[in-house]
Amino acid sequence: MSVRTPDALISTCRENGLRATKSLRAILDLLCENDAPLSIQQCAEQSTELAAADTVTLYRLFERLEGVGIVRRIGLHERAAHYVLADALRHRHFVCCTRCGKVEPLDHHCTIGHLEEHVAEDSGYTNLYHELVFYGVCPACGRN
Amino acid sequence: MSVRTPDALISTCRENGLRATKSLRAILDLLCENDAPLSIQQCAEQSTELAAADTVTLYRLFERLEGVGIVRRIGLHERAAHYVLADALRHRHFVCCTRCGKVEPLDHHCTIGHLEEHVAEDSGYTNLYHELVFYGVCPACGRN
DNA sequence: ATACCTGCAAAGTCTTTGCCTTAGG
DNA sequence: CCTAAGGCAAAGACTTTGCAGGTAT
Repeated sequence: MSVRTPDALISTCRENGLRATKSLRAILDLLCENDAPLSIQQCAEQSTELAAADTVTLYRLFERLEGVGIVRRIGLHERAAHYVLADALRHRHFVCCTRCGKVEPLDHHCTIGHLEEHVAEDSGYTNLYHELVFYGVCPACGRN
Repeated sequence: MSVRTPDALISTCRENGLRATKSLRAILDLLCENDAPLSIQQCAEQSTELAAADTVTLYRLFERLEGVGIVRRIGLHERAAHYVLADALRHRHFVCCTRCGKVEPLDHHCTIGHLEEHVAEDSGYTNLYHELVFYGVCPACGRN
């Protein structure tokens, strides 16, 4: 669907009144490189730029990005919220290890899309999107 | 699959060393009556018995029930965790309103089950189960 | 210059842990 | 009786809010 380069996303942000700060760029770069959802803490671990920023700032940035529709907050079982590019979520599903918490993207094709129409009809809900996550024990944890 | 009456579940609990306390019965009764996932707070609101119990007790009860495999904790977008009968989750999916947070069960047939085999092969994960949630704006919220 | 953004401090919500008492089997 | 479960207090993790000063446009 839409473009997913950091630059294109920055443009969208600016069109929506957000300012192109260093932290914003850093977050978008990180999200574009990562297929799997990231928590705020993981973001800080994976980017010096973001590690230097106040946690509160990261929360607020994701809040804005979610408002603009660029990222989606997803509810994995861990305590902390995780964020993914909204775009990625549309085409992709994840496996999450119930022991170590690792989250990996699956590359099978999304066959749920067409279900959304039925769900919309049956439930009367609008603006639907879905979230499909598989939970299990990853190979590494299974060996122990 | 398995039986889902409170009594049957109590038996499973006892086989696993749990004691049949009032709170345990109350939780199982509540879960059996409810198709949708419930948070700890909702449990307390919907049962005088559970409202009287300490919140910590409810956390611990759900922890045990999860350990025994009777309930599953699911990560909706709200801050608080929600719990459903593991059995219900296997056959059922939900719609969740992004505005008011309402969660409703869908009655379409689960077509994901067979995907689990593929996922298992591709990813090497074992003991797979899945969680499919649709998010959107419910009819009531849509009118405002 | 103006509006948005950041950092810092503090409060809020959800969850977990420890210890002692109570009660189920 | 023995051991799991409950209650109470306190700590911990994650998130939100308010305000003053800094920065992008």
